[in-house]
Amino acid sequence: MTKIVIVDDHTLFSHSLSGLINSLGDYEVLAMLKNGRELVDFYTTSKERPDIVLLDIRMPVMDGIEVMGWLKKNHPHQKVLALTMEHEEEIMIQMLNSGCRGYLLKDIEPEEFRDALEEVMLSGYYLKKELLEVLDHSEDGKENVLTTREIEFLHLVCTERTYKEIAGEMCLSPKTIDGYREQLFGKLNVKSRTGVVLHAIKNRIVNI
Amino acid sequence: MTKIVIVDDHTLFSHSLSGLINSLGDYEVLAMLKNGRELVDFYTTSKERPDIVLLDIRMPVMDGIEVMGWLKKNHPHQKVLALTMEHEEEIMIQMLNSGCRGYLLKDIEPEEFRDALEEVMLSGYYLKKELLEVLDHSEDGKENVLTTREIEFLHLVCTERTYKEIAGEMCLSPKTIDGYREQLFGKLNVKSRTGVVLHAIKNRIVNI
DNA sequence: TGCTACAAGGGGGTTTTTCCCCTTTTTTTC
DNA sequence: GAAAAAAAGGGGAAAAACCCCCTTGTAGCA
Repeated sequence: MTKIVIVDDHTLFSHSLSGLINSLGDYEVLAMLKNGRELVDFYTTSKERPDIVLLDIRMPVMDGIEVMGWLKKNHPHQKVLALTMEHEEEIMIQMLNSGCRGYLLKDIEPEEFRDALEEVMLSGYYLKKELLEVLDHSEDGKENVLTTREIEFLHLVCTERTYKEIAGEMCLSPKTIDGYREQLFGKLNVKSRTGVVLHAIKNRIVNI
Repeated sequence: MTKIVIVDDHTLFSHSLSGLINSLGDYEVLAMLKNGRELVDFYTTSKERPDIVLLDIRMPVMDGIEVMGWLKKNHPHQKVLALTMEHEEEIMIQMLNSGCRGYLLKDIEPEEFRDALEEVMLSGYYLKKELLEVLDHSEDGKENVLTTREIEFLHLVCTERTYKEIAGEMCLSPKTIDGYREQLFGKLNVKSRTGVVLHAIKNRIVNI
């Protein structure tokens, strides 16, 4: 019997999914938890250990990224499948790099879901080729790490300030700011200030 | 036997929920559809009529708001329960105004879900008092409630599209779009497109 | 029957953003 | 100590965004 723990703040979803999992046979749901904090509590209070953790990424309190960080330190061999609404490359890469064994979108068919569970138990991983491509891709673009000054600039970009105002705030000339802007567009692979804002929020570089 | 149709693009969720509903007894799921378009198709091709439609709001192709508009015209007595991820006042008000019978968050407990189904069948409505308060509240602050079209526009503003491209997408002239922009700036009390994006995300009018 | 709201479109501007290509100065690294 | 890279600044132009004030038609409702 493969033991599963579901971590998702959408109770109706986790209860429903739990029903589906139990009906598959061979699988049983040990617990349904609402956030990362509860998962940490589960590890400390319960002696039971799940074979697979199904982990939502966007959660209040302690989100998927934070959970993976904690697991990497404390239970590095725990098999985890990320379960998420949308395809978000950067976050996916972060999750996989911190030991997540696969990445499922909530719009998959139940058959594929079952395959994923089986695959993870057998081979330890469930990564479709599209994901692997993305992962490769992330290797060469690894240089795109933002500098301190760029992150400072990025935060100001995510406000209603104009670039001229940002220049004043950072004590630089507007032309220098224009250079930062171009640099940032390239690194984040966006085409407009709106794109920068979306990227920054999506990837939690800035919090609003 | 109460007949239910689920409209949600997250297949894994609708299949799971379907299992839960069928296990309640007294309820059966007629169909699971991925978007509003499929619901319209269902009405035209099938002779069966659901007692309740469980309707996700955020969907590709034809979203909950559009579906409610269509239903109001074509099947005004159809009982609909909106089913959504997050608490979004503006959208909630719109949905209720176009005849939606209740509003459920996906993080409710299965018990509450069942209550909602029963309540809708009995009294025709399922509105918790928090919702009614919000609805009252919407009366005085009515000045800056966004229209359907504005919300549609807002979603496109929160992308890398230029206004010209948005105009194309909405089949309007760039000048009309400029009007929407001004209108929106006023309602949201912001001074730039960046401000709009931040407001929209902060208030969960758009999710990224 | 008139009032109001909304959708759609427009004129004619200013300011900001974006783009490409370039120089100088400092800091790092080999 | 030289080469490379990063930080800072810039010119000039095109595109996009922003602003204010205005018209028309249409649907809803009071």
